[in-house]
Amino acid sequence: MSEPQGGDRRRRKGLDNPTLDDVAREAGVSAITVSRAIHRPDSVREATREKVEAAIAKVGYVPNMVAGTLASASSRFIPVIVPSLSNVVFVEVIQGLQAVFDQHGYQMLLGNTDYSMEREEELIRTFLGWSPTALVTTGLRHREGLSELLKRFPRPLVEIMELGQAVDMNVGMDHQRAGATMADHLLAQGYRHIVFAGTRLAHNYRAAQRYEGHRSRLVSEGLDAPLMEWQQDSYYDLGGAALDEIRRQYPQVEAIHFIDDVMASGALLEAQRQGLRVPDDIAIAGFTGLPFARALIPRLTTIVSPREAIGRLAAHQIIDRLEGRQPEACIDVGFTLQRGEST
Amino acid sequence: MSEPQGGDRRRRKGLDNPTLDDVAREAGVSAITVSRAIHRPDSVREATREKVEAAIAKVGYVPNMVAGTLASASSRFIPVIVPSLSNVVFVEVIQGLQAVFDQHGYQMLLGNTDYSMEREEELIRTFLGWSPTALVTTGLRHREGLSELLKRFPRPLVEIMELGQAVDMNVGMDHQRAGATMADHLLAQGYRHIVFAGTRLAHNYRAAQRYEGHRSRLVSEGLDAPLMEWQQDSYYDLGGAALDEIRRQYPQVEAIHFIDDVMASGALLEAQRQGLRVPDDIAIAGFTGLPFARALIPRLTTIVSPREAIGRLAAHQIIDRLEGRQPEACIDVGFTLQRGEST
DNA sequence: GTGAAAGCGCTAACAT
DNA sequence: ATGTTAGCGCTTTCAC
Repeated sequence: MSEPQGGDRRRRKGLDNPTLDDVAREAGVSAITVSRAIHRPDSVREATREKVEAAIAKVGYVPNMVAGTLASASSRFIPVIVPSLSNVVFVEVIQGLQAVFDQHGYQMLLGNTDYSMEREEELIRTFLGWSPTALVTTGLRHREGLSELLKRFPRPLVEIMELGQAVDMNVGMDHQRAGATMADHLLAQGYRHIVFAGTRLAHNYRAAQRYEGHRSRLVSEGLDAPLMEWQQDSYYDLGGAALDEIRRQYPQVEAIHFIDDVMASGALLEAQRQGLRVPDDIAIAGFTGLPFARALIPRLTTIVSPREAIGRLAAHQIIDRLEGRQPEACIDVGFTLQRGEST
Repeated sequence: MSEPQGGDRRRRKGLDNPTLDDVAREAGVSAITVSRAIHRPDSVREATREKVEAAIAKVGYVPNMVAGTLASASSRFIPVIVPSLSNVVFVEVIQGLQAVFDQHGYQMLLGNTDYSMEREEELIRTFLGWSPTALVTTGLRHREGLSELLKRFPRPLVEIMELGQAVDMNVGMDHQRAGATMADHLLAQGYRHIVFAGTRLAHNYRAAQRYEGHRSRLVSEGLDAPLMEWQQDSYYDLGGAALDEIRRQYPQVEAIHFIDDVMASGALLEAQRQGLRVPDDIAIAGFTGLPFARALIPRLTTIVSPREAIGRLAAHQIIDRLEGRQPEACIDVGFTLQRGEST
């Protein structure tokens, strides 16, 4: 007989979950009706919707997002690439992004480059395979091949943290200006022997820009702008150690401009432990505006950047674009010099 | 003519990227050969692999992970559910997880419940639609329906932070014992009027367990175990405010056992600001073991939990299981009382 | 308001 | 070592 021999080919693999068809059979409608009842409840009759809902509950249906994404060629994934999670700054940015994405039903895919551009490219290439709705990445500099790829990405793309020539949209602040602002403050306080203390500046472009801003101000005053650099991640204890090393190497040092509040706080506390008066014996400045830096005694002078706002704004740029509005392409979130008593 | 009228149905939508077939055509092989050249390079001839690689580069192929996942019924996604990202503890756990997952090519999907069990269920139900390879969630208590769902999840599942009756695997510590340990320490130091200061204990079950351990010790010494609670998230400034409120309400208070190091540090710094001597006028204890708490003067007495280790261990349990090994089902990471001078 | 058919891009299973 | 075939479970398109 010409009967097709399609016996009971069992499912190939997988979790063997109920599918849309199972629900449809149970509800006595077609699969597409179930799909509509789920996604656009208004497009089906009330009675149908109720039947479908009952059937879903009965069979324990969980929609297969993978199949849906493949069919519609659009996931609700938004990859977010950051250089580090050890740095609170990025955690706060992520919080801002996540709060907004959550609200709109998008799922963040977190990627951590550890300040490596190769890793950034690798991550983004993988993420592109997930049909992402949009993309968020840190900084404006990328490997050449990646820049090309990004230019061709036909969906919202936000480069965060820095300001400048972006591929698509951009939220951030001017780090060079921030460094210059702090240098100006220290100069205005009368300090002349000022050391900049940083970590891994070759990897951390934004910190390098802050140093550059700092340096240009000191140089234009005819001063030296010595830099002390460590090849490890910023850390409290490192701040304390840095204080010692700097004072040994530059005995005349009056003020230290640290790469961030973590190192600055470590140095401030170490200074107290050694009986040094801050700022009389040594002035200390940070960057970031971490909450506890403002709780220290003396309070740390620092530059506050609106980190969670960067996340929120980036997310809103994306949502706006997706919903057909015209968000601003480049947002400067600015920064504030927060004076404590440490300078 | 009976010629099928299948003209040039253009692509329906999407990014219009090159597909496996495009690469295959370019390389003069079949699609499956390209797939193999990508995923199991050893299974094709060297010459073939090179042709394929050239073709991939030429057409700019980016694998479609969604299609691959649908076909193989297994993504490389591992959802991770945490109650908060504002709490550093969870950020560190996530770092531990991510480091290990990254190494093995798994992608974390981050979910934030904001301490809501309803939200937890919602998140997990969505994540299940992504054919996850495994699942990590926080705590042992879930909504009833969710517990059932989790029991039926046929892949590695780790419940982190607490210890107890887990669905599958479990990594964490005994919070009740931690609270009792700190209470014992304070009693041993001779304090008798001890207040526990916490936030949102109804939501934060682990903190509530610590209070319970604390309380049971004081009560068994015939002492009161007053609790002061605030309905907002723990924060530095809240620690300072708490110090004042507690001293107003319990003028005899000798020691405060805080829910975490953030509040404890805030209180410690506020005490200094007010000229109170720590620990002579007021002793202060925390929980978590944050790095800066050890940098304060006096150093904060606290309980250190190995947070990143929790993440790493959970990830390794999953990887081990996936690779056919038999990981330990329940890992107690323990904790350490870290004595500072604040008690 | 509902349904039938086609196909998203890939991989598993079974050839050869 | 490579190819053929048949889906994975859903959404799109088009028809009624």
